[in-house]
Amino acid sequence: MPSSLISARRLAPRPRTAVQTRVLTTALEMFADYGVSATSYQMIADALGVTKAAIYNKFKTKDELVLAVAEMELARLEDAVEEAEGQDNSETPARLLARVVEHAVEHRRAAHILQFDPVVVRLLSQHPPFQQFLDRLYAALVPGEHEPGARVQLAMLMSAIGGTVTHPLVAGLDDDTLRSELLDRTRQLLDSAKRAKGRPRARRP
Amino acid sequence: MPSSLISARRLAPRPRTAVQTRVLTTALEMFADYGVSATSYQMIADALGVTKAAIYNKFKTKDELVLAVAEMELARLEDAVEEAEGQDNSETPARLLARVVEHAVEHRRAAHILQFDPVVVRLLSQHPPFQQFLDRLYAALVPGEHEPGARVQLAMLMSAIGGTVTHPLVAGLDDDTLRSELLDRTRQLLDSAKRAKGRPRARRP
DNA sequence: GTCTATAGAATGATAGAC
DNA sequence: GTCTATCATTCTATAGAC
Repeated sequence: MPSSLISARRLAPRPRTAVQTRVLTTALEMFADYGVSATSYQMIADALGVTKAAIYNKFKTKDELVLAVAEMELARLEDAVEEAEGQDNSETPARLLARVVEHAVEHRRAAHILQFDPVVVRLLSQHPPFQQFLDRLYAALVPGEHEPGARVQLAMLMSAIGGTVTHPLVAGLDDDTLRSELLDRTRQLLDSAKRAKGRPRARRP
Repeated sequence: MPSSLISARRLAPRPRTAVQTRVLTTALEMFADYGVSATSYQMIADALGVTKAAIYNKFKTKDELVLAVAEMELARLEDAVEEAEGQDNSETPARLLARVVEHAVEHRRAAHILQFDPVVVRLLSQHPPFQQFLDRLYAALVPGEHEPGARVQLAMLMSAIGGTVTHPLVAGLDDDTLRSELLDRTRQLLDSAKRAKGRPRARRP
């Protein structure tokens, strides 16, 4: 597997000014609070203490703003994926999983929005670079062909990580506890496939 | 545990006319497609071939409409929870889990919205009957006190179920395959707690 | 119950002064 | 780069005729 070719496709590496980053961070907070669709330029501008025209000067449309937020957060995972593609031994998936979980716990709200906000999901599904990045992430997490069982496994992993970190039940848990527990149980999910691969599932009903 | 007392609190049992149900079903479809916040009365009315005033006659506010949709879908799980509360033996959680998974697979889009749409989540969190119902569901799935480990486990279970059924990776899977795979792996998640309970997690860092 | 019509507010987005 | 001001559109919600 020529990792140099794969690594070549980077996720939009365009740099941001400090002011732009402040807008993106504030927008992310409000997206998490109200959902993307219910968050207006006016609300973000008020939170920043500027007018919405000032924000339009930096992000010409709402889609562009949302994509920039998504890009900023997904980019944090890119190093982890590239590292995984560079190694490619039997412990690679577990190490990548740990980094994904860590990222999700540290950026709980962002992880949730990226996975579940209807607007973000629709936008990302329409942008090939994001889809390609997700494909790389999936391939590094669960190598090999993706038969139905592996697809369910991957979908469960991603949903469990993105959904758990903002679930009301864990709102009171500190990051260390949450990361430790979440990592333990997602590891089980990741390992279960290898065991189930050879033998036809035989469970007494 | 006096199950008769618990069963007494029912989730808003108010009946709906056929026309109301048609509105709720259409609304649910559009909520799934665009998100609740981005779905307007106008859009629902157009999809139904009526005017929005006709819908306002049945649901006086958008919040009321959203709550009615959520209520309609959550009510489908109520029988399963009551049955679980009535039995209360060691196999009860697994049986309840099976019914939750079945429901989620059969109503993929509804399950996803109930768990993740920002508007729905906010509304449900403000309505005690829904929270009480969720508490009952959680208690029946994982009996006993809910220390951090159990909370993460429950959050993962619910997130994995609600998130997986609409995940792009499983969009092509038929209901039977998805249910079977999802049930297998959620059972592992449910069982893992019992094993982890006695021993203090000792993993080499 | 459903329609037409509309009120009043907010939205995304732009023009032009400073 | 940020402001004021505005446009066209859409939104939730209501009034009143049929």
